[in-house]
Amino acid sequence: MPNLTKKRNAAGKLIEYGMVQHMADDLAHRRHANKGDQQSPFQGQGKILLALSQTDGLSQKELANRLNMTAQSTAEFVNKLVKKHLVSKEKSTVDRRKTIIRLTDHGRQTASKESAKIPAYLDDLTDTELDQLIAILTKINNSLYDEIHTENPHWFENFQRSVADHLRDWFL
Amino acid sequence: MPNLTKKRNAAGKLIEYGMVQHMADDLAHRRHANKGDQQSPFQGQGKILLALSQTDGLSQKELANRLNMTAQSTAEFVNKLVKKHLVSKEKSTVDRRKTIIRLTDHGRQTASKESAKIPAYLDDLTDTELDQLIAILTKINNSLYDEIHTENPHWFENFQRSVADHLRDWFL
DNA sequence: AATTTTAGTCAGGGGGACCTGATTAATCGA
DNA sequence: TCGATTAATCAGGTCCCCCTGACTAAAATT
Repeated sequence: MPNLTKKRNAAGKLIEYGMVQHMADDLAHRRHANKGDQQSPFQGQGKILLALSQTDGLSQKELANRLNMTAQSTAEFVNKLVKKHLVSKEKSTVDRRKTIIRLTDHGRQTASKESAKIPAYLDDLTDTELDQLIAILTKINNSLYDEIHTENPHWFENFQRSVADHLRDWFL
Repeated sequence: MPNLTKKRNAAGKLIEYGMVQHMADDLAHRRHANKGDQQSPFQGQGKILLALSQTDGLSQKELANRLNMTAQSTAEFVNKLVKKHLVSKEKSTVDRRKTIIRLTDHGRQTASKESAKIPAYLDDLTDTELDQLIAILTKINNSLYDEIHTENPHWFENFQRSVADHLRDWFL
């Protein structure tokens, strides 16, 4: 059991990180008042983009399942993405009830740009620090995965399958 | 300039961290279907709570300034917090135009509970790792602060004054 | 062929973060 | 004193995430 003071300290830094991150985003967001993009890849439309960039051509139902959303929510986000020309809908020929969702080229670009960018602040770290950071985050992430897994195995599986693995493809 | 592969790797872990964090929150959120709380301390209502927990008894105008929001947005969030009994409004006696916002006991509790909790996953780290993590996050946060500072000094000052310092009070 | 299940859609709702514009009430300054 | 500034409010709007209920069209089942 590690030293309490250190833990408090680390917890504070972590919160501060979240805070200052959010602020930097906010700033970027207002700075060039972008066209509508720039939002969390972990919910809503972003989530769908992320899932599709691993497995393209899913049906809405499958998306809904993997992302633990209702079919209606999924439909809503998909439609918004269609309007932004990031994905396309087409009726399945094998089962005409199904609608297949595919990333457009633009969508694919957007999705990978989103996740593949390396924050500038990593340039300020030494190789040693990067190694340490990677090791630590791996531990932390695994703890969190465990937590999710014990509380809701179903979510965990879907999530792991459709998104987490994805990151490895990109970054490792 | 650090090794590119390491940077990519670290960036991936960081994204993964955000993702799995978000998911864990989501889970907690749905698990006991709480009364309305549980949202980001970095925007809207949470932001106000945070600011007040450092400096209680600010006027709406002051809040709006520090948090870089319009007076109207501030009023909206304050009113929502009042409905939740987390803050109280009272007319200033010295300047009857002003409304002084104060945390209620419940609000104070909520705010500190929010930030003072130490994530369980830190227990899985060794003392050495905690030290490393703290050092690394300090560097990262400072980089981000610099970024914000050069892009918008005004925001930076307000933010630093009303929130960032706060964390030190709690955690160090 | 008749029934049930499945994939999606429409309609509508709740809550959240923000914002602009117009208006009121107090206080300040010339 | 009287007009200007200041703190707040009301009204209304945009966009986001996400859900329930009701309904259609296309399978699958019996």
